[in-house]
Amino acid sequence: MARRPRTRPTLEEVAALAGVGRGTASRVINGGAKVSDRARQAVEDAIAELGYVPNAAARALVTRRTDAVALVIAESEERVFGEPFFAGIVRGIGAALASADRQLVLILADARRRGSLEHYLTRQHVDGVLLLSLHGDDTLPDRIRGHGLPVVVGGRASAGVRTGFVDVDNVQGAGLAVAHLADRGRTRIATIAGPADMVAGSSRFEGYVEGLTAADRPFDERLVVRGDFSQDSGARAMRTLLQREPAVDGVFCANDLMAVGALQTLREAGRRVPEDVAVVGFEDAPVARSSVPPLTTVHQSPGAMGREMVALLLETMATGDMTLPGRMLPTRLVVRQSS
Amino acid sequence: MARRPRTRPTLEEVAALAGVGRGTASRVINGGAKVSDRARQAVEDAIAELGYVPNAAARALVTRRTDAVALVIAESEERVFGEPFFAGIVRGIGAALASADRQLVLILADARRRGSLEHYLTRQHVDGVLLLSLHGDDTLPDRIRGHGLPVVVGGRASAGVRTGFVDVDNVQGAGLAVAHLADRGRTRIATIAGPADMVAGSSRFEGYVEGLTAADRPFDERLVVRGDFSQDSGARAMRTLLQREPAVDGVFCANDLMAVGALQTLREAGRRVPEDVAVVGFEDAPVARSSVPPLTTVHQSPGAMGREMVALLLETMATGDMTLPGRMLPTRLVVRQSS
DNA sequence: AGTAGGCGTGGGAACGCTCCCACATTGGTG
DNA sequence: CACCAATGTGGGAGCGTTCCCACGCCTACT
Repeated sequence: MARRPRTRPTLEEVAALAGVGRGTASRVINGGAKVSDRARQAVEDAIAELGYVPNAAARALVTRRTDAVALVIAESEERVFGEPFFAGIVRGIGAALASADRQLVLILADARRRGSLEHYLTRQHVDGVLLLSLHGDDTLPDRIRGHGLPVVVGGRASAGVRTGFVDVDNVQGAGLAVAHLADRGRTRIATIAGPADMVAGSSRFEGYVEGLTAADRPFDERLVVRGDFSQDSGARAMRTLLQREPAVDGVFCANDLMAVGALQTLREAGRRVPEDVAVVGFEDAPVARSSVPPLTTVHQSPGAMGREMVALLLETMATGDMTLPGRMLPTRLVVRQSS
Repeated sequence: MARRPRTRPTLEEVAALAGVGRGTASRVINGGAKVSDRARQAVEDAIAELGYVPNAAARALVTRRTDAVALVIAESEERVFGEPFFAGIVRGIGAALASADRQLVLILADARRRGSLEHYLTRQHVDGVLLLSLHGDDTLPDRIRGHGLPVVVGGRASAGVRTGFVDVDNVQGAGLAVAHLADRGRTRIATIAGPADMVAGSSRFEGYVEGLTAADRPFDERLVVRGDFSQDSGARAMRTLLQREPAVDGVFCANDLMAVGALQTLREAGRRVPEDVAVVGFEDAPVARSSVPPLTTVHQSPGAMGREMVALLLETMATGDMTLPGRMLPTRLVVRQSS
């Protein structure tokens, strides 16, 4: 093993050993323009011999950049590590940042740790911030932007926001689902909607309404029940629907978990899926594959979302324009056996 | 919102506004010893007015510390976000670091991204490194230590390592399990062991042997089958055991997943659990609660492991002693219905 | 009354780097 | 043969902190 130097070698020492000036050594390490081969070789040898590693703090101090980007996930550890959605998004972000030569710094910040998080971010540890899954009314993105840090939010915080976010096109996806149900000849198409105060809830409902109109189906208020995205609430909502309108023959659920709940109720009620009632979910979560029957659902790609977030952030950082418009990602329908 | 300053305020500007010297302002922000109330108040007002945030790079440059610790998880995103074990460990680490006023920087590094990871770590971005779940023969910890960075590994890389790690006391835990089976009057106690080249595999087997000796039960080679920690391998191993020794009445499995596989085989073979055969697992994974019947298992606490890792790392950082002995965490038996 | 000690303070120096300007040294041109 | 441009180079300045030394002032001793 190499001897542990009491103090880490500096650029000056590298330059001295290589017999060149500090400037030349710096040029070799960075851009590398306009350096003679002789000098370059000497510097590279010296770096190898001393085991030199540039000091990030010193560099950041003068360049005012760190080449690192924070991914802040404002959720409890349990949820983060529970939902496969996060794995995909993190994978997409990681890959995109790696090919842009940026380091990913993942920060988990549940509510309790908010204060220290904000401090950390504004201290110029990172050049930009990706924010995931914050709860509706959070002002965190604006506060961070207030400190001059570019921010991109995954999923819109609320429907009004028009800048600096990447989200799945929920309206389009829900429309796809309804069009598909209509296509299958369903005439009484119900929805189990999500909470109205969440963007995913309200805009998927919006897409449902638009889809009905486009397919020339009437909108019937009795065919709308709201759940809270949990499996239980889906099961309950389905019971309500069957009671209100026994002739229901198609259901669009705002997420897969509620759809699984609905399937369960339908099975208990003796309705065949998809013969009697066709069911479509949203998300294409792993459970959609393993449910009985496997679920037709609107596919959203977390990987693509991660990559888009990075692209938007890099663009914001490059242009300095904090008001870049948000981006909507298209979805597609995955037809399985439930419809 | 506050006006966005073209350039962020510096300590010097704060000091000027407060009508004090740079030194005094610095003293207010840090330790705060020996500052008059008048000066302190003036500086604090100035900080608030300017929205001053200390520049981390500048501070790190002179103090040679960043007050940040990296948690490197050397696994694919899928596994990290799939295993509940990680959630617990990250939670423990997060809490421990927060109360020590250190920032947690989570870095996911699958094999492909190794190079840039090592660079990042040695560039003085963090003061110490916590390493999780690296594969057996990895030399990463030593290479990082070679750069003068303290490292603590979660789970021993291999049985020979005696420093800088925190691990569950597998030997003790396995002993507990066997003692329990003996206590239940089982006389033919078999084991479904893990791979011999993994620490968790070999040391749990070691504990099994010790447990037999302590309980005055003979060691019988025919009662040992190795699996690979998967449910399938557990099911297969159990079939082998039943075939070799139909009178087997107790089984210690090196992890819960294999235990679940064993339960499955036993059910198919018409053996009652626990009446005919008692089964004990290791890990206390969530599946242990939901299996049929619920699994008696050796509980290990990922939260405690995380906290211990942080404690050991902080101690290493404080003393500068990179050869602190590793720590073994005790386990306890959780008795459910499978024994 | 004179002095020793403490407390609070200001500001120079240093941390290790990049930026940039000025200075060779070359080769080619009028 | 003088001149200029291009090329490569060295090193000063400065990034925003903390550390530390030296200085003034006040209090409380001898």
